[in-house]
Amino acid sequence: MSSFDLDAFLPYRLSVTSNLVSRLFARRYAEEFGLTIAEWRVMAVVGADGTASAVAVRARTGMDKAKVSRAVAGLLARRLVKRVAHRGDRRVEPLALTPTGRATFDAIVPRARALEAELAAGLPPGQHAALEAALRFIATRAAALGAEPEGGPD
Amino acid sequence: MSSFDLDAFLPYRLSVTSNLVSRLFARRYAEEFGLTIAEWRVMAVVGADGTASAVAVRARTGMDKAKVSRAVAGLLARRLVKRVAHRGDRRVEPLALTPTGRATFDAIVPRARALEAELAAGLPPGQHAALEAALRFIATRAAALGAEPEGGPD
DNA sequence: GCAAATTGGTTTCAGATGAAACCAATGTCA
DNA sequence: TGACATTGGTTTCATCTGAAACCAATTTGC
Repeated sequence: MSSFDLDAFLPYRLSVTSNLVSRLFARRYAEEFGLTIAEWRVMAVVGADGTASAVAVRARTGMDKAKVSRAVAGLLARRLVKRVAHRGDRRVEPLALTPTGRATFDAIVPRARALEAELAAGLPPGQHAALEAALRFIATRAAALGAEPEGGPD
Repeated sequence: MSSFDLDAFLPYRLSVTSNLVSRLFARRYAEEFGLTIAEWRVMAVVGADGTASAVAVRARTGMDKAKVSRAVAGLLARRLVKRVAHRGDRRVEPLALTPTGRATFDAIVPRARALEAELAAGLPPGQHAALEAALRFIATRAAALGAEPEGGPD
């Protein structure tokens, strides 16, 4: 009867917490802005970088090709994002926020930050940063141990 | 151009890390034991508690009804788990590990622990515990803020 | 005692997902 | 230059997922 406490098992805790948080944000994004998480992530990268191709989005978010492609399609359809030509290489189709997209982005950012703050409210001071550092560490470690990001090597 | 650093955004970090880790473990469980994560979780609860109904599994893991049901079906088919009668209430069908199931469970536990240790290796001493505490805290907070667990209220 | 509500669990159905196939534009290197 | 490999991106297909419908056994309220 080798006992085992699932509750204290890191992968499990991670997954439960992540799912709960994802759900929470997914609902907010959907209700307030009509965006899926994937769409919001694309906007976040494009918004932050000013312009970004699907490859860039993929690199930064770890989302797989198909997912990015579908999210972009959704954003294009709602004109939150537009394609800009890439002189020189006609394969890449960089994206940029449209004015509407920029406005939406500017509206989301503070809401997202506020919800994040609510989540972390009550965490002892240094803990928030420590948590992020630990997560980053674990992620690096997991990648090193062979977990390929979504979509894999390609 | 309200800048926004997705990389330092908690929900995002959480999701990326969790996905990476899940993938890593999913592959291990699949390769070494032919189990999905959902199946392993059911076994973990049943193995830990000795006997557990689907409701118990659901309560402990946050998995939704359908997912539990499907995982259980898989385990039953491979005879890693069996149903035991619940005298008194014929709706509930508690589960228990079969001898094979127990053997498998006993084989997985140390492997899972070892992989977890590898993941956390290098984290400054107190950090592992701190990470789990922080995750637990955030999860509680997210639930309070309205994220229903998978499957929702029912 | 019995209709209505609840609970444990399975199944159905529509939508999401990832792997792999695919297409077009570039690079490579002989 | 011209095969061949690579790269950016979309689409297809089989699978997975969750919400809701469903079924059976219980419990509740009257």
